[in-house]
This record gives sequence, C-alpha cells and structure tokens, in this order.
Amino acid sequence: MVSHKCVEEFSLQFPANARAPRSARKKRSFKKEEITENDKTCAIDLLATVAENLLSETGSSHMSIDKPVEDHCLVKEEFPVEDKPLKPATLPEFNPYQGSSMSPCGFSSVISGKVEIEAEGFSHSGGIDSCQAGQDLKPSVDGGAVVLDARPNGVGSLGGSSSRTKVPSMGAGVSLGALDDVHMFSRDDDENFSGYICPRVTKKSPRSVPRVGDRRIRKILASRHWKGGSRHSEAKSWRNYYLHHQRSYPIKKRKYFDHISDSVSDDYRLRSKMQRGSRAVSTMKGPGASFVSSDSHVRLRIKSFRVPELFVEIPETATVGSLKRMVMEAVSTLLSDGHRIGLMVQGKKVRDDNKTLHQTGISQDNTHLDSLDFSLEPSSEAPHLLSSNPSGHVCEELSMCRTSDMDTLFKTEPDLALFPSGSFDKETAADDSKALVHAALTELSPPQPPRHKSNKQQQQQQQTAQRRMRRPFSVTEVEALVQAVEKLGTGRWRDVKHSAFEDADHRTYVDLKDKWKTLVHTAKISPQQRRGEPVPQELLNRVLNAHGYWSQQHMETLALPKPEALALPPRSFNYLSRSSVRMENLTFSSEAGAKPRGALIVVEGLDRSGKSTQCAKLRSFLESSGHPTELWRFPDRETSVGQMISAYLSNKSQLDDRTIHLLFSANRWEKRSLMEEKLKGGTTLIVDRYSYSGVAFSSAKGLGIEWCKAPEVGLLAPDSVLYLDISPERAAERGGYGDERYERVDFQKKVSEFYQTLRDSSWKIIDAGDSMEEVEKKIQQVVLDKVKECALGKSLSLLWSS
DNA sequence: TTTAGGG
DNA sequence: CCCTAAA
Repeated sequence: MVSHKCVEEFSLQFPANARAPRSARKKRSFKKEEITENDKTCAIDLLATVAENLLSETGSSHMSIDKPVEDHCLVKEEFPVEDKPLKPATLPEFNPYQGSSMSPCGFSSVISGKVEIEAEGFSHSGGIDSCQAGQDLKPSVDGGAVVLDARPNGVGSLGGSSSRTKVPSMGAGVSLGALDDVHMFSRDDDENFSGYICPRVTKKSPRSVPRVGDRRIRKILASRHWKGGSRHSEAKSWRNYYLHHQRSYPIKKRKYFDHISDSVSDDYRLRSKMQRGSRAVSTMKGPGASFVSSDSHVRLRIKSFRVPELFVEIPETATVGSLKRMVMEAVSTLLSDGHRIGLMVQGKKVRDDNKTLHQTGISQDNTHLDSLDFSLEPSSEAPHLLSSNPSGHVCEELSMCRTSDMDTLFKTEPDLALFPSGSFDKETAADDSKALVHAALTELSPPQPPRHKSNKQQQQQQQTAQRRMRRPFSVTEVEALVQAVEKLGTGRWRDVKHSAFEDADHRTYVDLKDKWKTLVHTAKISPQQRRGEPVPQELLNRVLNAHGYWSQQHMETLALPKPEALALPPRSFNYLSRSSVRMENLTFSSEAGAKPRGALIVVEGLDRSGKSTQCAKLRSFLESSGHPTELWRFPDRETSVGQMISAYLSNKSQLDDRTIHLLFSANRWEKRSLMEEKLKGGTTLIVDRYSYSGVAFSSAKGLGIEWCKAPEVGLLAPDSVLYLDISPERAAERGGYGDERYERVDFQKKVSEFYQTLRDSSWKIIDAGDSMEEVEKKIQQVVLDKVKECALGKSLSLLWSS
C-alpha cells in the first residue's frame, strides 16, 4: 500500500502533460513590442535631445550640458535646456482652440501618445540643415518637431508650435519617420539607449506619409478604447469610456506612486551619457592629467527625457490644429509645474547636492557614466496644477462636458487613479473639465492632499498601490526553496509554497518562482557579479542542476507525443533512463554532476538483519520505478581476491586478521572503477555490505579502527547507508547462525558497537525489527529521495577522505 | 487562482 | 518585485 503511494507521489512529481501547453506560449518578442507600444505606452514622451559642445568649432550647433553647478544638472548658458524653454511662457502666442469647432464632449475621445521634441543641435549627423535653426531656436518645444504618436494605427504630427520657427525638414515626413523610432523609447528602455543617436536621421519611415486628416485621427481614436458611437448618449459614452478605461486600459497607476515614493521615475527620465565619440576621445586625451584637476569637465549629453501619460480629450470634429495646440498646451503645462531633477549614478540616487561630481563618481574618466540617470521628479511642494495652470483655454474648451455626467463618472469610479478626488471641483462645469485634462497631468505630482473627501480611499489606494517591501531571501530560505524545487520541480510553485513556505505569508508562490528565476541566473553568473547575501556555491550548484533537470523534464514532456506518453505506465516514467533524448544540457555544469547519475546505496547491518532480502526488494522496486539498478554485494566472490575471501570465510583457509581485512578492502577496490562507471552511467547500485562492514568486523576482532579504515579511504562514499538495526539476540533468533565463524552473538555485539562508531550523516537507521513490509517501505522512501538527489547532481564523494 | 514569462 | 496573458 505504502509503496504504491510512493510510486504515485513519485510520478506526480513530474509535470503532467496537461501542463505542457502553458510552456508553449512563449511570447514573440516582436509582438510584445507592438503591444507595448500600442497599448501601454500611452505616454507623451517628451524627447529633448541635447548635444554637447564637444569641440569649440562645433559649439554653435551643439548644446552642452556642462559642469553641474548646484542643482544637479547644470546647463551652459548657450544651452538653457531646462526651465526657460520649457516654460509655457515661451508659448504665449498660443491660443489653442480658437476657431476650432469642438463639439461638446459627446464624442470625445482620449488619445494618448508621445511627443517627441528634438533639439536642433542634435541632428549633428548631418543631412538636415534646418535642424541648425540656431541658437535663437531655443531647444524648447518650439525648437523642434513634436510628434504625437497616437499609435497603433496612425500618427498625428505636429510641427513646431511656433509658426515663426522653422522646422521645415522636420515636417510631417520626418516626424512620421520618427514614429518608427518611437519604440526606441519604450518605457523600459533603461538599457536600450546606447546606440541611439538620432532616430530622425538614422531611421525613417519607409512609408509614404499619408496626410494627417480627420480620417486618420478617427482611426487613431477608434483604435483606442473608444467604443461608443456618436449615437450613444453623451452620458453613456463618457461612462463607457471611463469604465472601460479603468478596467482594461493599461495604465500603470502604480508607477506613479512609485515615482512619488522613490522619487525616481522611469517614465520621465533624463538620460545622459558621456560623449564617447572618437572626437571626444581625442579631445580629452590632450589635457590628460589636467582633466583630473579641479577644472576638468564632465561632458554629458542628455539624450532624452519623457513625460508620462498625458490624456487629451478632443472631439472628433476638432481640427488637427487644435489637437496639436492642445497637446502642446498640455505639455507646456506639465513642464511648468514644479519638477526638480533627480540624479542617479550607477543605480544609486544621489541626494547630497553638495557633493562634487567627482566625489559622486561622475568624472570624465569614469567609465560608469553610462549609468548616469537624470530624472524628473515631482517637486516636494507640488504646485497645484489647477491653480498654476496657465492655459485656461484648454479647460474651457472642454467645459462643455456636462457636470451631471462627470458626477456620475466620479461617483462610479471614486478612486480612479487618474482622477484624484482632490483635483476635482464639482462645483462648476468649467472646473470639471479642467480636471479632465489636468487630472491626468496631476499624476506627475504627488497626490494632492485630499481636500474634500475620500481621504481614506486615497490612502488606501496608496497603500495598496505601494510597492511591497523588499525582503531579500535568506540563505535558509533559499535552501528551503531549492530543496522544495528539487523535490517538486519547477512549475508547481503553489505546491512549493505550501511545502516549504507555508507560514511565510510574505512569500507568495510568484515570489518563489521569481526567486528561483533569479537563483538560476545567479548561479550562472560569476561570483564576482553576484550581489547581496552570498548564496553558498553548493546551493547554487543544486539550483543549476535542478533547473537543468526539470527543464529537461519539461522539454521531454512537451516533445513526447501524447499517445506514447500515455502508453508509458506511470511507473516507467523514469527520469534516469532518458539520456538518449537528452539534449546538450547547458545547465549541467561540468563541476557539478555532469548528468543524472545513479545512487550508491549501501545496506549494512548484522547478519540476519534482513539485508539480502531488503536489497532484493529494493532492487525490484527501483527497477520497476524505471531506475536502472544493480545489486552488488561484498565480498564479491567472483574476483580472484573474492575467491580467497570466500575460502577464508568457509573456514577453508586461515589468514591473518590484517590480511583478510586487506583482502576485503582489496575486493572493494577491485570493483571501484566499475562502480564509478556504473554510477555515472546512471545505474543505481545497491550494495549489500561495504567498507563499514569491513571496518566493523575487523575492529571487532581487535584491530584498531583507524587502521581498519585506512585502506578504505578513497573508495566511493555511499550516498546513503541503510543500516538495518537489529539486536544481536534477535538476529540470532532468526536462525542460520553457525555456518560461518563470525556468526556468534557476542561477536555480533561487538560488531554492532563498531558500526555505531562509523555512523555519519549518510546513514539511515532502519528498525529491522519491524515487519518486512514496514522496512521495505521505509527504505523505499529514503532511497527514492536519494536517487533523485543524485540524479539532480549530487556529486560523488569519497569515503573517509577529508 | 495558478502558471509562465516578460519587465 | 511588478504586471499580465492564459489556462
């Protein structure tokens, strides 16, 4: 019965075929990209690219951010990147929506997209003269093209905001071309920036540029979650949109809170890199040492920064121009709000504004400038968007929205992250509409202190949105995890959780899965690259082996044609006999067991303790479980040495105690290489008596135990020693004593004592007094675990050699 | 809810 | 750790 249970458990440990399909749903990466861009990147990316003034002769057309002064990133006068240009003040002539015939929000849609702003000096890669608009063309929004990427289907392109500004070759064509580049600014682009120089120039859309018209826009809008037709009632439409919005629009609310709490934003991040062009190198080489001196300069090029989600609402009937203006307005507003610059060096935030760059590790000779990050952070005293909003017209335009609708909306979705309640003033329609546009913008700032109500809700929301605390796994936990995975395999994280992390509430099965993932990664990288609390190499080896082992399981389960799989009786589901199908297994490192090996199981015990019987049972059990198994016994009377021993044992020859001891030992040494071969070939060996017997018996005869152990040193150490424990008296009762000279009770007692001194961690004491079935079951349990352990890469060790 | 994968 | 598609 129990053995049956064991078998069942055993087979259960392998992933069922039913699970296979899941493994087959790897996403194609290109698909991911598209999805990401289409659905997730609803941010307006404001890309301000600044080129540095590398050489004096190119200074006029390049901007440089140089020598930070006090507040992080400082800009040379010739390139007042930050504030000035970005302030809405530079867009005073804006009067968006004038003349645009916007219908009441009956058919409004929300689009989101990206705005890409390119500073003129950045097009140094040539070809675009107009980029050289010159310095009068401030690197502001009106200095470059603004591209509204309303993917997936279409694009609206906005030229420079100011008509005075020339952005000729940056016209629709180029702007559209940039669309294809938008993906280069994907949100998680932290590492993907290198090599990105000037998308405009380097990559252009091969497509012709359809004219941007209403139809295009409509398509864009339709591609969003705008479902309601114009036939819907206004209220319904609104509602539809927002409800839907909340449910399935891939807004990452949490992110914004992250920004707030971490003060670092992935979404609007300024990236800078040290100029690494050859010219730069040569230039730097000259001054050489002086660079390290006090007036050495660090040259940075801020490649881009972006602005998170920006929602614009506009009737389908609005003109493209108004849309452009609207976006422009929103961007300006956004940037006018108090933001400050955060700085990260090599992933660490630098808070101390008084440190010098050099102290911070930002020096021209620093090779880590790659990891220099600037980020736009909401300023601490976040100005109130509504009040500081300089563009009332945007709001007014939307003020047609009916208050009642809005009310409904907000009641329905009181805690919609997009609309912090504090931002809303339901008193006036105008304010309502304001909220619509600016609520989204508000996300850039820390949540406004709730003014009226839903204080609790907000807090709650913030609570739930908060990123969980980081709790590094301890080595103990890792060990538990590894052990559980070795047993259960990957892909059963729920079970892993329950078996090993039952009461660790903070470890979800997803966490465990993730931890395993990182463990596998950790194990693959060099120790120098590892961080955090070091995990013992031994554990990592086990991770590697288990990973290799189980992924192989999955592969084979997957590859195995279903009928064939079913044809295999569960018991035959053997993971050791699969070497034929084995693919090159990268994870089986050479240092840890190269491939699944057999286990060396030694059965010891006094005579008549049932060793032979149990060995035979165990062997048939393992074989029926599909494990190649051989049953050996020592002494092996087949060999020449074995013959001598055999003669001695049957009292046909007299030999010195030491001699016979060495003969026994030699007998084992004779078989050592074959034993190793078998084990490494995947065969499990059950050995009836081994060195322990030899030492215990000889010691019992009076030889020093150390002397006895000496010749055994270097033999293969058993993976498991099953000691069938029985008292000498009971053993004697079992009869049969007397045939061979050692079979006397008192002697057996001595032997038993010496056995005890030989016990080590590999021993498993099994009460041989139990019924045969009980013993059998116990043994099976132990052996099965051990066999699997060995298959997972437990390395062979040597006996008594430390 | 779990699993599997990508970020 | 987070997020999400699938199952």
